[in-house]
Amino acid sequence: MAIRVIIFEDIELIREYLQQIISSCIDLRFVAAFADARDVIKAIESTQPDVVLMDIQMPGISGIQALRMIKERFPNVQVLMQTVLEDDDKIFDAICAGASGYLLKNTSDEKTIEAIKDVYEGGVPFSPSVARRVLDLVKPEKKNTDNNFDLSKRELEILNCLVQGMSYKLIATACFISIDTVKTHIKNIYHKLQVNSKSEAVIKAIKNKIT
Amino acid sequence: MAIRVIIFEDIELIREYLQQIISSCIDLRFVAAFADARDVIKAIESTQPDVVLMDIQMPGISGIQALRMIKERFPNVQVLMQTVLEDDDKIFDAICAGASGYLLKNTSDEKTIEAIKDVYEGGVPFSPSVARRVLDLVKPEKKNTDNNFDLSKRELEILNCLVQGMSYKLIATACFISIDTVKTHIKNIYHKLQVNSKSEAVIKAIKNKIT
DNA sequence: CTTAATATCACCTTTTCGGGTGATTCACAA
DNA sequence: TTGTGAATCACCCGAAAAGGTGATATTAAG
Repeated sequence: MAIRVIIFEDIELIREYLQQIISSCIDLRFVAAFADARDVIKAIESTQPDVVLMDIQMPGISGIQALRMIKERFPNVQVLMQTVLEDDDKIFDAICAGASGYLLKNTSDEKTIEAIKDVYEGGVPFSPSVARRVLDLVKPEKKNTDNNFDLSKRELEILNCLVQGMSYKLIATACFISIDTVKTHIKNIYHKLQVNSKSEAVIKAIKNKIT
Repeated sequence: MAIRVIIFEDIELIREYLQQIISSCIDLRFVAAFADARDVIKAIESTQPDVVLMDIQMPGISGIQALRMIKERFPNVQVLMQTVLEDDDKIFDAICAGASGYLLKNTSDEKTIEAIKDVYEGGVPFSPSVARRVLDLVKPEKKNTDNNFDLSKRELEILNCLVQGMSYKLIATACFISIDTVKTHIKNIYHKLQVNSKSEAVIKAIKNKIT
């Protein structure tokens, strides 16, 4: 059975072009095209698509908003985002909103068709440059490892207490030591982290993921 | 010119199978295969590959370590990771280490060839299920939005100062207001955030990404 | 065995914070 | 017009935190 495809795209030329591409493929079935996403829910209900081709920049409701609405009510409908710009934030928003794929508009006809089939089969097609950006978004997370600042076991323990928001007194009882000892440890922690207040230490600990 | 490909794979059967797949394609040129990654740098130097097919689990040096070493000295060499397991951590590590793609071993011959060509051209091929996982890794980041806790403009400004690790006095001079005003604002912030110390406020601000 | 690092505790001082109360100005909305 | 919320400032008090000095016990490494 052919994959049912609908299009949201405000520019008539592109809309008709996409329609042609889809119609030319035997495995795909062009069902409808819309110039804006105002009645996106109604449109989905009446056309029952398998895959939606969605332009990101549209008048009225943005493609990402529309995507969100679609995913909320029809989580099984696969949405393939299309854009001319490679805007990191937009890409990120689209992914968070549940986009099944992200194509740049310079994608070739064959690749576009392939991408539609791909999302239908559970794939996640991304234009190469977009995929790179996504990876770059993920990467930075795990960079700051092995930043222990030479903290001892006890110091790490106490620093963790600080990150929980605990006061000196609380830490003392939690660690079964006197409050003066807590102070001493914290002083040493401050020296090692090169800070001089509780909140600075907390900030540094969180940002450097010290555990 | 054919794309030069080398293989790191400890299992002989798979190694030879991959070699066959690559050799069968006119656009690819099988150059060498290695059963382990101990001399990975030497191997790259002597074979000058465009694309490396790297198994993740190998005796001695792991594929991810090898990947890291390759990327450090030969950042232009594209490395395509292969694995049987879809282990989130491994996937994540591989991405952070600079993998250009990530294939599961049940990938078809044609898809494998396509993936090799794809990385060579700057693409980022991922097996569908791996791509989904990558997206899931990215997603959670932007969940906590619209958590402004009804903070006013000024309060947000001052909270940001707190997150910078500033003392009341510093904030006062930075914002051109008296220290007592700073205090008042911070008291109000504490009420709204339901905390009662600077570090708690800082923690809550960072974790909820209040800006 | 000796040294260095770690962990423990005590005492002291000054500064910063947290909490409370109260007041004025301004702008925007009911 | 009368609130209401935001922003501003002041004063007070006690608790918490920061910073310094010094001391002791244990342990691990040289």
